[in-house]
Amino acid sequence: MARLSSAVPSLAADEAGPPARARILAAALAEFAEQGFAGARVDAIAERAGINKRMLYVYVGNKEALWLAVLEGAYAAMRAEERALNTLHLSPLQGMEALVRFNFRYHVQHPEFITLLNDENLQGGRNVARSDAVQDIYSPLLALIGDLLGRGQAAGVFRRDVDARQLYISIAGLGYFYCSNRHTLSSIFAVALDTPAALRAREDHVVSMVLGYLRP
Amino acid sequence: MARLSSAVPSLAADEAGPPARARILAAALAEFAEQGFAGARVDAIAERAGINKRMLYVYVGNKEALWLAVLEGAYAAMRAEERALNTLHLSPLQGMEALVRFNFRYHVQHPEFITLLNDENLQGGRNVARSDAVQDIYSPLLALIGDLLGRGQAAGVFRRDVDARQLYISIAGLGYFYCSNRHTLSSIFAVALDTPAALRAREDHVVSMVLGYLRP
Amino acid sequence: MARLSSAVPSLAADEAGPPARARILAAALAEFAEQGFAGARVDAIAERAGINKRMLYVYVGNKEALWLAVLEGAYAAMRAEERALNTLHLSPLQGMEALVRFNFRYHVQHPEFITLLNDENLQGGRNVARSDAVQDIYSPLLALIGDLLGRGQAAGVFRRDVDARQLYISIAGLGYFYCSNRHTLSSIFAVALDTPAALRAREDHVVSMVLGYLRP
Amino acid sequence: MARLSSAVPSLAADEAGPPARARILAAALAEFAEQGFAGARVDAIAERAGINKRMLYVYVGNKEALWLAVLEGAYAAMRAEERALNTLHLSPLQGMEALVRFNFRYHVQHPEFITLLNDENLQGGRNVARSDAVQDIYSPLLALIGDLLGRGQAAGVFRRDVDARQLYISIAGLGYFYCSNRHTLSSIFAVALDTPAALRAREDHVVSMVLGYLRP
DNA sequence: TATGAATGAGCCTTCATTCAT
DNA sequence: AATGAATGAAGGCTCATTCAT
Repeated sequence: MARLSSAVPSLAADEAGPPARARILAAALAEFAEQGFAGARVDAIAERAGINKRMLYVYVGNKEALWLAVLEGAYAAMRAEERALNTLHLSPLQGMEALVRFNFRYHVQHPEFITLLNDENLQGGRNVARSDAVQDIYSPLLALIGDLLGRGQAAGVFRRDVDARQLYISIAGLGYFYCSNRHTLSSIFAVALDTPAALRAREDHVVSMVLGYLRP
Repeated sequence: MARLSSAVPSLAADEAGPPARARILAAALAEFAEQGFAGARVDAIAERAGINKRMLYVYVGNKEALWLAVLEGAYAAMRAEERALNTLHLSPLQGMEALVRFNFRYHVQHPEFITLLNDENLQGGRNVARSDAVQDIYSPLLALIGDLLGRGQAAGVFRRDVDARQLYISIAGLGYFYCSNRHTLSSIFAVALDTPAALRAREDHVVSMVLGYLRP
Repeated sequence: MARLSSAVPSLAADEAGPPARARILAAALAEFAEQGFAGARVDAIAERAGINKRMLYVYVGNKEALWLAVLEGAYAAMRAEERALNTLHLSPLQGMEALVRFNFRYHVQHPEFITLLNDENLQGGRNVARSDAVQDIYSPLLALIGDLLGRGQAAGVFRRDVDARQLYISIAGLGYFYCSNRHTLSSIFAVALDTPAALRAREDHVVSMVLGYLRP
Repeated sequence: MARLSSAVPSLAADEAGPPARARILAAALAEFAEQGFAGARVDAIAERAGINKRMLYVYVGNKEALWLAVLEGAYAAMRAEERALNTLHLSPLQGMEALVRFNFRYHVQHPEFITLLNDENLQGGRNVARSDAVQDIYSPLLALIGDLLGRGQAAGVFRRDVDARQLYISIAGLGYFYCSNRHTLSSIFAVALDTPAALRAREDHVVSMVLGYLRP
């Protein structure tokens, strides 16, 4: 992601903590996740980052560039974690379960990722569309799914008429919706959705949903 | 949805089109759906509605009240359509398929509903939590699901360990995510997701996912 | 004060309470006294009066005309009460004391009069200057003071070098300031100024101040 | 008046005139004095101060904070002048006369102070009540009056039954009312009240009123 | 005589951004 | 590499007033 031009202040941690640009991005991520793009305040980001507002423009450019950088960072972080997931040594069933659980937990642990995606889609996905960094990074999970599907079908434990990409979207959607809409769902059903018990129940349901569907 | 207090101008459609309050709500729905709450402009809403900005405050109150009214309206509209769906005369399998297809299509045809929910959840669901109108309206679909599950299980065509609410969330999520994130997904996969063919493929996938899972 | 042209709705009390114009003026008096001219709201006046806002413009004209009418009414009311005060049959000393006490109590009982005058002076007194009704109504008190001074000096109980108008302004000022600035004085001195005891003490002080000064 | 927090732009007078905050307060004082709180316009204050309107909110906060700051400044300025008045070396009679003349002239020369107080009282004195700066600053004049009264009574030149606070209020009121209501009084009496001659006459009257009253 | 509906200008406040050092 | 000061444009909301009936 070498995005830093030489005209930009070096990354040498000068006084304390991470370098300025990283602090800015972290602050922006937090602010954007809480308020959305339109609701986020540049002043708030600068304050969160503990820097002068002016530096924000030096390091990143403007609010929109900030959004793009944060979005790319969020995607990159997710892809990085996905890449760390290795199911190649697991049986198709065990591998698929691991993958589903991983995906669900990622959503639970990264609500800011969900918020960002929602807001980006609200904007018509125009930033993602313009981003070189995001566009050509294929989700590693998709490859894993393909591998697991192939092995499972060969072993006769998975049904045959399964589209990998559709399955990927389904796995993601089963967790995403639960997390994204947890506040409204919680209000309407008058149930807490973010207790450990509730999260475990949902995770198990998603697993049995996917595996149940995949039965031959 | 009789929301009109007597302190508000009458609804007598005098000259053209729907009465003022309805026009305002329609305009607000469009603006909010496109821009989100923070991004929406009251001026833009007034202009869309073809009324003086001042009237907006007479008829509804303020931006937040406008949001709440729009949100309640969106929920009410969905519930109304849901109520029109009748699967009681269908077999469990056919009924469940109909229900899934209905839900998927609703998401496709009402992207504004998705946007509203996303933004409401961004705000922590505080408006829904405060709304009398929304809070106690249970989704009719949930009742239908319960009925279908019961009949299907009795007939031996559905598995037994199924939680109706989890299933409802899953059915919704399978369509919601696809629609909500269509722009980013489309960018990343470099595929159009809103062509008739793609939509049909997705709908079929969701159906077979749900029914596949429900097999005993 | 017959200011009503024939083009204006008759004063016939139609349904209940005083006729509309009187209700409007009473409401305006209350609102202006509480908020001042700039702070007063025409809507609030209409609501207080229990009439449609439009009528306010029919009966009086506009906010400024309303102010003038209220101001004239306040002056007229004061003058009417002043006229009722008769000290001609009292001794100079008793008469002067009665006059001073009357004036003090009027201020206490009519805080709205004070507020109106303050605001009118804030505006440079331009309404009073334009008002036929106010301008030529001389304060009856001034005449009484002249009479009392003359009799008292003749009787040798009052000093001789007294200007009636200056004395009038002093008598008024001694009560006015206490009432007008009661909130700030009360804060600064940390004492309640509007208790019956405090008011009595002040009234007595003013009396002894005036009579003490008038001693030969 | 060291009211500047470190979060506020420095006072280094860079180009011309007093620093920004002082200019803002001066402009606000002028505007508030002319229009009252409700009638004052933030835009007008900014323009008078020769600054961008936005800075006003950076330096002071908002309209209400501006009012409070101006009010505190006005009190502080008056107290400062009062403190400079020294009557300890004067005889009771001379000292009392000096004090009365000083107070009268202060009102004449600071009509904005009167306007501020009137408007603050219109608001129920809520800002003064909240202000730490104003609340505990006792008027130095009151102490002087106490001293003069004591010495004068000991010397037998002042009457004995005098309440210092009542006398203070009276002295203030005798000048305040004349100044505060000069426009309406001038209209009603058809006399100019702000000519040097008229002011001198009034001042003399107030002096003889107070000293006349204080005779044993 | 009375009313509900409408309006344009203006108010206080805040925004993202840039200047000057 | 960094900062305090500044700015024009706009944002939500409210005002006094008038229209149409």
